[in-house]
Formats: sequence, C-alpha cells, structure tokens
Amino acid sequence: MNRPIRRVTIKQVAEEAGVSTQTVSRVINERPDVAPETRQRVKEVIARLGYQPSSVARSLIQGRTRTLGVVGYGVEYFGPSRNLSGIEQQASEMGYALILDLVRRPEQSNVEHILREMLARHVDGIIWAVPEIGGNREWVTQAPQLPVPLIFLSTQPRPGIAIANVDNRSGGRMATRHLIEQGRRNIGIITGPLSWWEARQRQCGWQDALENAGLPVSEEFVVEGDWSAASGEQGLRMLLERCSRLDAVFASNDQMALGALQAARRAGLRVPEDLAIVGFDDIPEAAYFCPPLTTIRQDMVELGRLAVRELSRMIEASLEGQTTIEPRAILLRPQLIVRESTVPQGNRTYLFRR
Amino acid sequence: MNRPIRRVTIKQVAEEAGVSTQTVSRVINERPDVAPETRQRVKEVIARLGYQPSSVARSLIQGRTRTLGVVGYGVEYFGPSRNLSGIEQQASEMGYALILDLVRRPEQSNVEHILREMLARHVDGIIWAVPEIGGNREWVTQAPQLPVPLIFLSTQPRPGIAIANVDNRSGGRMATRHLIEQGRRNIGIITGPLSWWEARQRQCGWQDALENAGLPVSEEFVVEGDWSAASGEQGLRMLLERCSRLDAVFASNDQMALGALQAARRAGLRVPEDLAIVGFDDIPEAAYFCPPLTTIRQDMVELGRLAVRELSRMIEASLEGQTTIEPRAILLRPQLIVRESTVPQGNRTYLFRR
DNA sequence: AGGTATATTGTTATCGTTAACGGGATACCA
DNA sequence: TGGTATCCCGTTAACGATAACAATATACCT
Repeated sequence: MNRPIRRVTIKQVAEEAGVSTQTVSRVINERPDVAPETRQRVKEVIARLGYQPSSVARSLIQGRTRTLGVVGYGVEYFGPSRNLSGIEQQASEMGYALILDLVRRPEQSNVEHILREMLARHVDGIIWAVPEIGGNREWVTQAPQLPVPLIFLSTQPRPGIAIANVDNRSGGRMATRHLIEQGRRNIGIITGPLSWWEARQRQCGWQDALENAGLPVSEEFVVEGDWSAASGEQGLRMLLERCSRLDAVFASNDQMALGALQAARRAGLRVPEDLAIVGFDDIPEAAYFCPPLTTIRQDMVELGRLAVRELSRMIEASLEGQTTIEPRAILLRPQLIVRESTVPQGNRTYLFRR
Repeated sequence: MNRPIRRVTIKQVAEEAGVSTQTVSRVINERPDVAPETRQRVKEVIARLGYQPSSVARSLIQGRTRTLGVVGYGVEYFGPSRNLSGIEQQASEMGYALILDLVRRPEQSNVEHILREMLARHVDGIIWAVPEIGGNREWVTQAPQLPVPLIFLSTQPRPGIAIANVDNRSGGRMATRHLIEQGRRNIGIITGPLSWWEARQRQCGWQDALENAGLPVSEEFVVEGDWSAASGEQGLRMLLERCSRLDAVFASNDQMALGALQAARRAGLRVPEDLAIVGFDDIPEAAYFCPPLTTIRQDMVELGRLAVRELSRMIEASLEGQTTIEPRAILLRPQLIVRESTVPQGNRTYLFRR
C-alpha cells in the first residue's frame, strides 16, 4: 500500500504556476479579477497535480464549515431512516455535508456532550432528530443560546423554537375516523410507549375522533405497546380479553399492527370482517401483510428535506446578523392508505366513494 | 433569538487566566509540565467561559481530523441501516466522528466527486458501503493510491484491498441445504438483481447446495427479482407456472419471501406443507409473517463495527508510516433461523435435532 | 503632461490551535 | 563557584486557506 506522502496544497500549485497563493485562491473561487491566460495556466496546474482545496483551512478563516450536525435515533427503523435519507438528499443538494451522531438511549442521552462535540467541529447548524421521551428535551429552553441554529424533528412545538413534525394527532384522527366510517363502534387502540410524545399525540387523535363521533372513550380500550410486533400481538390479546365486542383496533405503528394481525388470526377472527385493523407508517411490507394493511402514511423523506431547508434559512439569516427571524413550526399532514385490513375485498368500490 | 456573537477561543482563555495560549493548550491536552496551581486556574477559566477547543484548528495543524467518511446506500433498508448503526457505534466509541454521504443511484454514482469531497474534508479514512453493481467498482484499483485508507463493505474481495463482508454464498448454501434436509427436491430460487454481486453470491450458494446433494440445477428454477415484495410475488407466480412440482423456494431476501408467501396463499398452496419458503436477512417482521419465516440472519451491526476497527488499524499504521501492513478481508458467517415457513408446526422438535 | 479609473497581481495579517524551541528560575551536585 | 538537570512557561512559526490592503501596469480622459 503506497500512499502519496502529503496532500497537494495551494502553495505548491502557486509555485508550480509561478503565481502567488492568492491568485490561485482567486482562480479556485472563480473571482473575476484574474487574467484569462493566468487563470488557464493555474487551472492546468490544479488539474495536473490533482489539487483539492482543504475545506478545513477554509472553514477556519471563513468561520463556516458548510456542515450540518445530525443527531438521530433509530435509523434501523423505517421512519427515522427515511428521515435521514431526506435530510442527506437536501443537504447534499444545498452543498452541506453531514456529521452524524446516533443516540442509542434516547431517554437519557448526554445532550451536553453531544452538543459540545458538534460545536467543536463547527457545524453551521444542528438537526435534533431524537424522539421526545419523558423529560429528555427539557434542555430545549437553552437551545436559543447556542451559537448555531438548531431545529427539532418530531418533538412538541414550543414558541421560539424551530421544529418540523408530522401531524401525528391528525394521523390518529384519520385512522380512527376511517374505522368509524366503516361502521365500527368499539374501537381499541394499541399505543406506543406513552412516555413518547408522538405516541401520546396519536392517542389524542384516536380520542378526538371518538369524541367527535359521540362514541365513548374508555380506558378499557387502551393498551400500551412498545412499537414491537410482539407487543402488538400481546396488546390485541389483552384487548380481546377485556372486551369481547371489540370490532376494530388502531395500532400506533405497522409493526404492532402486524403483531395484532397474528393475534387475530390465532384467536380465529377474520380481518376485516370480525375485526378491522389500522396501522401507522406505511412500511413497504404493509401492502403485503395478510391481509394487506390499511395504514397512515407519513412522508418522512419530505420532512427531512423541509427541516434542512428551514435550517439553512436560519443559518443564512444568522450569518447576515439578522436577529429578527422567527423560527417556524413545520407541520406535515399524513395520509390515509386504505387496504383490506379494514375494507373487505368485495367492497373495494368504497375507495372511490367520494 | 439571541446568539453569542462569537465563540470563546484559546486566546481569551489565556488572557483571562494571565498565561500564554501555549500553557492553556498544555492544560487542555493534559501535558505534565504545568504547575498545579496554574493548571487549576486555567481549568477554572475554561469552565467559566465554557471554552471548547476548535477541532477544526486542531485538525489543521495535526493533520488528522478523527473523522471517518462513510459512503452508503439504502439506509431505508434493514441491512444497510443496521450496518450504519454498527459503524456509528464503533466509531463513536473510538472517538471518531462520521461524515455521511448517501448515494442514490449506486450503479452510476460519481465516485470521483464523492472521494474529492471526502478528502477535502480531511477524513482520516473512508468506509465504502455501496453495493457492487455492474461495473460500479472498477475504480477499486485506484483505491491504494488514495491518501487515506479505505475499506469496502459487501463487495467482491480483491487482493491488496481491505474488505468486510457477510458470507452471502455460505448463507445461500445454508438456506438451500436446510430445504433439502426437509426432504424438498424441487427447489426454486428468486434471486436479487443479478447485476448485484451479493445477489449472485446467494445464487451460487443455492447452486452449491443443490450440486452437493446431487440434485439437478436448472435454469427453469431461477427467477430474477428486484428485492421488492412485488417482485417476490410475481417471481413465485412465474416459478409455479413453469414447474408444477415445485416444493420449495429460496427467496434472496425477506421482502421477496413476503411477496412469495402472498403468491402462495393466492395460489391456494399451504406453506410449508405444499411449498416451503426461506428468506434472507431476518428482518424483525419476519417472525410475524404468516407463517413465520425461516430465514438467514446476518449480523450487519457487527459487520459495521468490525469494519471500523479494521479501518482504524489501517489509519494508525498509516500514521506511523508503516507501509508493510496488508489489508485484511473480513468474512462474517450468517446464521440459519428456522421458523414455520419450512417446518410444520407439529414438527417443531426438529429444531433441536442435533 | 498629469490625473484618474481599471485590471491584475502580490503582501501581510488572520482564523484557532499546536510543534519546536528557548529561556529563566530553582535545585542539586562536584 | 560553576555546571547540569529539571520545572515551568513564553515566543515564534506553522498548518492551508482567504480577507484586506497595497502596488503595479495599462488605458483613458482632460
């Protein structure tokens, strides 16, 4: 393995081309005040030596790295990974690189340490994409004091703080309203862990829909899961024990819905005839569940893209010394995807009802 | 939004503590030659001002950023996302930050551009985790000429190049041998896209197992999918048309196996009695398929961790000016997970046969 | 001719940090 | 007393680039 001993620097290019480093710099940055033939000569040398400006040195003097810090959780899950993908796409299109930090225990991560690390690397802005669990976001009040802008993803809005969310509550409402429209009256919910803000939001949506329809909201219909298929299976078993007239369930994610499907099958219930099931997320597999799963799709890629655009806007404003800019709250509406776990195959025309 | 105008620098700390910047630097880096009370005083100032050394400036002079470049593909899929997770864990434990670049079209990504970008940011090493598709890795011969070490993930081994793989061929063999041991004799395969090296490896494993068992290997039994559930569904339909005595299928990933399960159901076949199905990956949902899916588990997290450790070893060697270090090829064996898609529920004892 | 504008290039300082070296003070030894 | 070692700290230069300014040459105008 033979490596070039050192990188090529601007100095070497300057020497080789017989000009000053400043002139080379001007060529690199496409400044106008360079004679055409000089520019040409320098460009040739750059190409010949394979010179690449050091963005580290550049960052130092310009006070900006064109780097965003991303603090994420759960890339192995569908939503967060799509989210990261969207962030990367938009960042890359806007000329930003990403520094990635994945948190393993979102409920007790060392915020202080992570932020210091990011700031030491002079990121221009930070995307905080860790779910809000228990009190793990109490430090939010300090966010405006950070030397760089920060945007939160999927956390509770708060005045003066930039944020981008999918409207989980509205999603829960849509899922539940759909079940009601199918004539269901005893609608249970398998929630996510209730320490999660998003899980509570989805539950609120479920409750909204029931109340709007004048249906009773009972504790009896609520079971708390942990997002896993196993917990969905167990959750449905518990609901069925408690309430034999249960005719529908809103599972707060597709994995739990999958578990619930299995529990229904084992209990000898037909889906959707005896029991309708709605999920949340629309993972790619959902269309191939048995039966295919009705669910709520959220565009996490777009959410990531929007977050980067908003953060970039904040960065620009901050660089120009503007202090008047008010952080926005972005809210993305999810979408109901109807499949056979709520509507019997024969009734497919329902889909086109309106 | 009021931000601190500027960051605290070492100069301010030095001034405030009445020492030179060099002394502050010595305190930060825990050098021995500082008087205890001076050290104490400086530390207090650091704490009071909330000073954090700039790793940008540090990188510039030390010629090392403690940063790894990760070029990845498909974080929205299970394997790659776990892989990234493992990389991040190990890197973080070893004090490296990650710069992430996600490629969207792995078969025609701009390698040159990506590498230049990474090198401009002075990464200490690069992890290339983009699947090998068609000729998209022909540039591999230039890898040893890069100024920093590079390790490939999930690509064809090559002497002189560091690499870390799951043994896909062995996985394909295990899956197929398991089917043979179940008494199956007409075993089809739904492959991944055959432009993918990994897909071909899995197919080779299937062929190995058939040949070892003295079973005929026929083109008729091969259908090419595209990793999606839809292609798995269509794939099985085609296999069934071609060959009515088909009694088992190896689907080269779990999504395609899911599609195949649906196709089998629609064709009125019982799984596993009429048709046994094996997948590949062991996604978390696989255990909740209908029936639960036998599959090949690969530890992508561990693969990521190993890659980082190996890369770190190469970086250290490179920094010490060693040229003798020979890049290793890491090969991780996958594992067969037996579930009900190949073994009828009553026969569960099979699991403990040996 | 002299003055002013414009085009092109170079010089010096700077970003925040550390490497390399030097120098003063003290202690210890012959 | 002088020499040497050790401790502690400061000065200068450097990393690789750009900002700010200065300088030169040329062109153009009055």
